[in-house]
Amino acid sequence: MEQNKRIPESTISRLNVYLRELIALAEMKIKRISSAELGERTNLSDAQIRKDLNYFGSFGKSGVGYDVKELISSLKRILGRNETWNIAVIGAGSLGSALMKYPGFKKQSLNLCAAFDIDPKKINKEINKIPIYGLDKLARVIRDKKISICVIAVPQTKGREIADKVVKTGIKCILNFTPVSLNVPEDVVVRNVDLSGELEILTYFLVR
Amino acid sequence: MEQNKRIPESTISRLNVYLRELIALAEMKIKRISSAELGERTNLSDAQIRKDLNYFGSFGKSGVGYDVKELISSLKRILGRNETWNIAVIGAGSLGSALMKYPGFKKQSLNLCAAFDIDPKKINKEINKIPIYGLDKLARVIRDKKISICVIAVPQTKGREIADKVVKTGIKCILNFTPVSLNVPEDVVVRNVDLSGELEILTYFLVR
DNA sequence: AATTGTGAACCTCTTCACAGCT
DNA sequence: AGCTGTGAAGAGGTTCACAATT
Repeated sequence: MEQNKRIPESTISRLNVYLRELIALAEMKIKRISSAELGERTNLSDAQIRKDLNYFGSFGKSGVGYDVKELISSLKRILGRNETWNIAVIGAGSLGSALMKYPGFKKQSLNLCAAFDIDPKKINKEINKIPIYGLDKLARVIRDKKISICVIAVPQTKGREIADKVVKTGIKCILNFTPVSLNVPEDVVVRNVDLSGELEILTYFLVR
Repeated sequence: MEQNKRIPESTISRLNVYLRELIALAEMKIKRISSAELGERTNLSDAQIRKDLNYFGSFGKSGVGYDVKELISSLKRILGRNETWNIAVIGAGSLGSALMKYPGFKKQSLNLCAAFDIDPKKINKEINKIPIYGLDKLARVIRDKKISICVIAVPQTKGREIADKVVKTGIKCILNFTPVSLNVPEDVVVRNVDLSGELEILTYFLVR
């Protein structure tokens, strides 16, 4: 294996895709799978799958393939999916409250359990049973509720300011829904989702 | 310029970032900008910006920089942002209805104007003034309303089936919110947004 | 016989660095 | 003097192809 090499972030997102597919296979009582079959199901190449897994070790058997249950448990370990992580959303506007209702954000290992806003009309209310706190309570709630991921869903203009506040609390993982690029220290991981950007890009292809 | 070369999709999303920033600069009455300054504001390198623009032509003046208004109008033309494109959302569940309320999806050149669902309780209702149609009306509404982009926000299990239906209507641009990879003909452009995937990936960094 | 693990080749995108333009 | 446009170098990720393994 090549654990010492730098692992591409795209490998990590694919590992997540593999895990999802393997769980579906396990539910269908399928016990073994080859990289070629898994590739077929995920629209990825067999070599890609083997390379990705190989960053973390050898999980398959030559001539046989991968044991579905074993690979699920390895991937869960690699991806940190054996524990439950608490998540907070900053901004309870249209996007923030949608995320609070989104079932994809309530999973075994993901627990969206707090929201923050500056609007007094929203503070101390709940959305989908998730309490909304004033932004001034950020540091305290993050500490008390042991939150490890913050989702930033505030208006574009407040993005950087909020990111600074979040970083100051010691949070190391941010999912940023504002279209601005955040400046964070090296040890903080940011993933960006630019929803209107994704739509806007499509218009490029429409004029071609 | 190098228009003949294949243009990376990442270049297109950056052009969109430049456009956004330039519009902000124009609002601040700034007339000229260099690639270095624009790079500072967008967290990108000056060389990257010049390379990206160079795929489409020469827009700057040596020793001077770029004229903000001129570059805005060039980028709008390149990105197809001079016309208004009609958009439909398929799936009016928690995610779909959030997108209907999301202000980022109502812009000068983007007009989200129809939604589809199979639930009779939702059909013929409206969300944020956007009418919800039965899925059986898909082809007709897409034709009548001149829709050119479809946003797929249905449950994972229905993703591929819906994508096939959408492709059959002649749509060439899809924004896919399901976590499954869609199989579409070569001339159809798909962009994928895997919301829970983005969160799930972050847990990887938490155990490191 | 089938399928993995993996070095090497390949391809794509980014950064460098500087000639040339204003 | 300053900044662009761009060929060349570099970095990073993917695919190829095959020896090794069960």
